[in-house]
Amino acid sequence: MTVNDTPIGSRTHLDNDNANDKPSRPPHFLEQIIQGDIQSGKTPQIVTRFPPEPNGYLHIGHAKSICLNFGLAETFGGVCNLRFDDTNPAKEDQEYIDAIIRDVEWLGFRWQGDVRYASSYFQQLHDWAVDLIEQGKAYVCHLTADQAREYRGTLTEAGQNSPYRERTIEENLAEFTKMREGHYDEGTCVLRAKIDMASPNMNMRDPILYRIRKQTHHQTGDDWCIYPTYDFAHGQEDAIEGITHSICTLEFADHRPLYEWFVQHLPVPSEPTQYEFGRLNLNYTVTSKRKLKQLVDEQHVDGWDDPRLPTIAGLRRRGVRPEALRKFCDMIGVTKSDGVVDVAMLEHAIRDDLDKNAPRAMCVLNPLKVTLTNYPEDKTEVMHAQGHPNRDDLEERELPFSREIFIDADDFREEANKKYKRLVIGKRVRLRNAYVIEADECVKDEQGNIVEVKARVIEGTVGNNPEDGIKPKGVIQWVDGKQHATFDVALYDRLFTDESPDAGDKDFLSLINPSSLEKKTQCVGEIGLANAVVGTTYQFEREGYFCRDTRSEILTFNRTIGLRDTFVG
RNA sequence: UGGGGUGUAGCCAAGUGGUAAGGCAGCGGGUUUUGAUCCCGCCAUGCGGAGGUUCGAGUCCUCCCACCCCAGCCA
Repeated sequence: MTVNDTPIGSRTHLDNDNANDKPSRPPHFLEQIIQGDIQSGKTPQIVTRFPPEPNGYLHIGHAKSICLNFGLAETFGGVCNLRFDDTNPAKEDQEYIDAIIRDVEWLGFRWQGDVRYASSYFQQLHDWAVDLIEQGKAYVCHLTADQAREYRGTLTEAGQNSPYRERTIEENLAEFTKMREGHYDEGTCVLRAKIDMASPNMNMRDPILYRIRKQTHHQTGDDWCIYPTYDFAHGQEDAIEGITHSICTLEFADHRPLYEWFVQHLPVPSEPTQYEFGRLNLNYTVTSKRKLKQLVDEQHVDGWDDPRLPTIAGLRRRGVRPEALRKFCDMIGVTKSDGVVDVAMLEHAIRDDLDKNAPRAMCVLNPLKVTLTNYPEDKTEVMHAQGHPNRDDLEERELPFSREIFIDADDFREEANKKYKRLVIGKRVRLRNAYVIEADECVKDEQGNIVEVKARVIEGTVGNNPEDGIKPKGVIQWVDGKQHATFDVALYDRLFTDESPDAGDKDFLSLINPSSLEKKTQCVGEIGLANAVVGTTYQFEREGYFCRDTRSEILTFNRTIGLRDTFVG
């Protein structure tokens, strides 16, 4: 006979209504500020934005920022823009834009209107630069980069005014035009704001507004050869879009006076306010874009979506669901202190989500044949298994059962102490969703390896305990010997053995965990797994959570994370 | 040594002058056909330190200490 081999867990709606069990949490400082701004009437509707530079893939730290910005808009009835801060064509690429859009969508957020680009405001930004020149508040400086550094002073000493600082407005206008028209080579001059070379805040020492980059831009092509700096662009972009709360990370706090200076001195259409929060630091992982790029470029990992990477794409390929990431971001909070979050917290969020939502299946990683000597050779019956132990909305599975089955080699021992709850010769074990069996003997090869176990089923124990009252101590998973799926499995572990591979001057490459990936072949699983759905993460009972890999040519499952294991002994 | 920021348990984090929430981790115990989940209990006489104000201080004041960020024509 054949059994129903429709893929298990194929329903598209796996979710319970997670919104209902969202625990209430005290509002964090940004929520308190916004609440006040709404109540006072200052910002009846808030507008936030997520402003990535397309120079790499998004990682879990960005997820925190995304959840914050989109989340704030969501909870306060506002909107959030997705804007690429693409002011540096030398480092950016369309590939990153596409990947970032995909990741934000996957996380489940929707932005207001179209995707925005800082580059679409280049003309306005240029005109405002001219405005500043006309106000006598900006000048073209021909100091070289090295000279400029010397003139800038140090943290404890004031800088010196540039010799070009007192050029006339007319001269500056003419020079800036020459810059824009390409008469100057890269690095020969810049446009600077005229603020205060003695400011204790380095950012106010005549910051650069425009620099020359004779590069083709991924959005604007060759329209421009001068590009605005972050400082000159960001606040004005926010003002153009009517952003009310411009949220960034702590390291930008001392840019705030400059952010405000531009908003004050330029005829911008709105006055956004910048707020800073502490970026996410996770132990045992790196989140610096430079290091992630190096891991990818030097092929220490299998691309930006390698399941061991903390990139959104990597977490997705690993089998983590967006709900888990959002839960994690909610758990860690938003403050101005820069702590290091324990990965155990991320792992908890992942397990918590998957436990509630992953359809169950049985899989045997290290197959060991078990022959049920008292079971007829030509008989096959169908066992029934729940899709999920606490949910009846997930499809029930039908499991063929016959004389020969596979169990995991780790689940059998010739002899063992009382703590071992699996199969032992002379003892009984429950086959999950099937019979209780008792082992009689095992067969070994010339090397002494156990290659087969001979056991007996105890009659009448499907759904019941043995009539003789001798109950098995444990339950193990199994797979039918005839009808099953065969596949490879990739067991992932943390990429770094060191708690802080990202710290200062460490040679992070030398801290890579040599066993962060263990590949297994010839694993067997219940027949439905042959048609496993990409994008669904299953729980392989007693083993952990697994999802079908998106890249492998042969059927392969990636281990998202193991089950919590509190077994001691 | 200039400026900006932060210090509450092993980790994250509430607390907004009235006597230290919650989560993670850990440790006990219960349920269980997943050594999972779930449930129950334990886990800061203490809030970076020292003074001070107050009937009362994690919250206010003073001084001190530690850590993070800033001297890119990166963001």
